[in-house]
Order: sequence, then structure tokens, then C-alpha cells
Amino acid sequence: MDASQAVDKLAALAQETRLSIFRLLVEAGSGGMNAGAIAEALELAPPTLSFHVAHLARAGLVSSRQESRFIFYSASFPAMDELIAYLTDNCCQGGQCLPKTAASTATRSRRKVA
Amino acid sequence: MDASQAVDKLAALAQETRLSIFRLLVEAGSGGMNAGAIAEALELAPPTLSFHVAHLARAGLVSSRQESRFIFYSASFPAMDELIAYLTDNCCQGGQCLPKTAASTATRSRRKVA
DNA sequence: TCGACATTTCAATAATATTGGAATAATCAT
DNA sequence: ATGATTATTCCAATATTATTGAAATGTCGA
Repeated sequence: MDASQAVDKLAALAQETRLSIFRLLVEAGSGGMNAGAIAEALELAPPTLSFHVAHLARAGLVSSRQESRFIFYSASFPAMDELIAYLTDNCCQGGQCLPKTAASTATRSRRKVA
Repeated sequence: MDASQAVDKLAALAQETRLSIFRLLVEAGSGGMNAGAIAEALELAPPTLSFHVAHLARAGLVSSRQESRFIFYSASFPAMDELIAYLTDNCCQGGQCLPKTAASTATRSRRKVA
């Protein structure tokens, strides 16, 4: 992942409403939630929800599938992992800013192969 | 760290120029760099740099110290670690979105104590 | 104290994001 | 087909953010 993709993902999460949506979808797991349910849970007007999930989807952080009349959104966990990997690799002294236990295994294992 | 602090940090990093500044400061290590040097390295107008480092500082991601006529900015690594911890804990199924090796040690070690 | 340098503050402008009402598209049950 | 349900798009109003250059502030060496 390059810097500009990282910026897109960070920007997508850098907003109260969208972060709430994403956290809700993480809780919901791989099954996801349909648009109306998300809107109801967070008390959002339908166009507002639509705007924000579209933003998250554009950044690659959520995926959608249609199921009869409903559209289900779910968090894309690999995308989130990539973002965290980018942050640890490029914004964290290669992982040295993490607690010792983390730096020794987690970060090393996901440094870019090159 | 609560959601609103996370949003502040994410927003601070969710901008090309600021992400570049932060990455540069991470490279520079704990010594940091003075404002003019950052501006020169990234070819930014002084007020533009000032605006963005102030934004990063407000979010707690960089700290500053005065040294003679210069003001040195440096990345705050603990703050970055907190952000990554927030993301793994709240936006990552408690770490399950991470590669196995990472999930087993890194994340577990930084889950909130409760 | 003076002059030079480093940085910030201010004000103006431009660009972008957020919100919700109304209209539209798609799906399903009858 | 008709009507009810689900969700999106269009649009306009508002708010937030980014950029720039000029002016102001602060710091130091001579």
C-alpha cells in the first residue's frame, strides 16, 4: 500500500460518523449489516448513511453484497490489516514505537518483503 | 483513548502533507527536525508547514522543543502506538484481522486491561 | 540596542466535506 | 400491474479545511 491509499483509508476513518459505522460493522462480523439497520442503530438519515458507507467503500474498507431488497455492508478486515501494517512500517520506526512484545513478532512478520 | 481522540489523530494523518511530515519526523528519530528543515525537505511554504505541524501537535502526534532560535519537532511514538492499539482493539475484531503471528502476541498484549 | 533569522499569526480566498429533503431506482409481495 | 419497502442519487445549504502572502512575534549574536 502506498501513501496515497493510506491517506484515503485514514481519511475514511477520520470522521466520527464513519468511524462509528466501521466499528459497528466490525462488531457485526463477516455477515455485516444492511443499510437500514446501520442507519437505525446510529440514528442517521438514509442519505447521510449512504454518503458515508460509499466513502468507506471507495477507500476499500467495506464491501457490499445485495441480498433480495437489502444491501449488506461488511468490514473488510484484510484492508484494515494493510492499513495497520502501513502505519507500523512507515510511521512507527519500523515497529519500534510498539510495546516490546509486539515489536518482536507482530511487526517483523508483516514488514514488506523487499 | 476514546473515539474522538482517535478521530483527531486519524484526521491529522489523513492528509498528504501531514503524513509526509510525520513520516519524515519518524525517520528523523527522537532528535526531530526544526521547522525550516522540514519545510525545505518537503518544499513547503513556512506558513503551510506551521499550519500542518500545529495540526499534528494538537492531535498529540508530535512534540516540540525550542533550541536557540530553532523549534524542533519530533514524532511522539507513544501517541502513535496508542492509535495503533485503538485500531487493533476497536476496528479489527480485537486483532483477528491481523496475521496469525501478530494476533497471538502483539494485540493480546495491548488489549485494554478491563 | 540593533539587525538578522526562524517561526507563527492573521486575513483572504479557494477547495472540499457534511447534511437532509425530495426525487429516483430496484426488489419483492399480492 | 400496483403498492410497500429498501436504498441510492440529486441537489442546495452550511460548515470545515487548506493555501497563500503579508505582517507580527520572538530569539539570538554582534
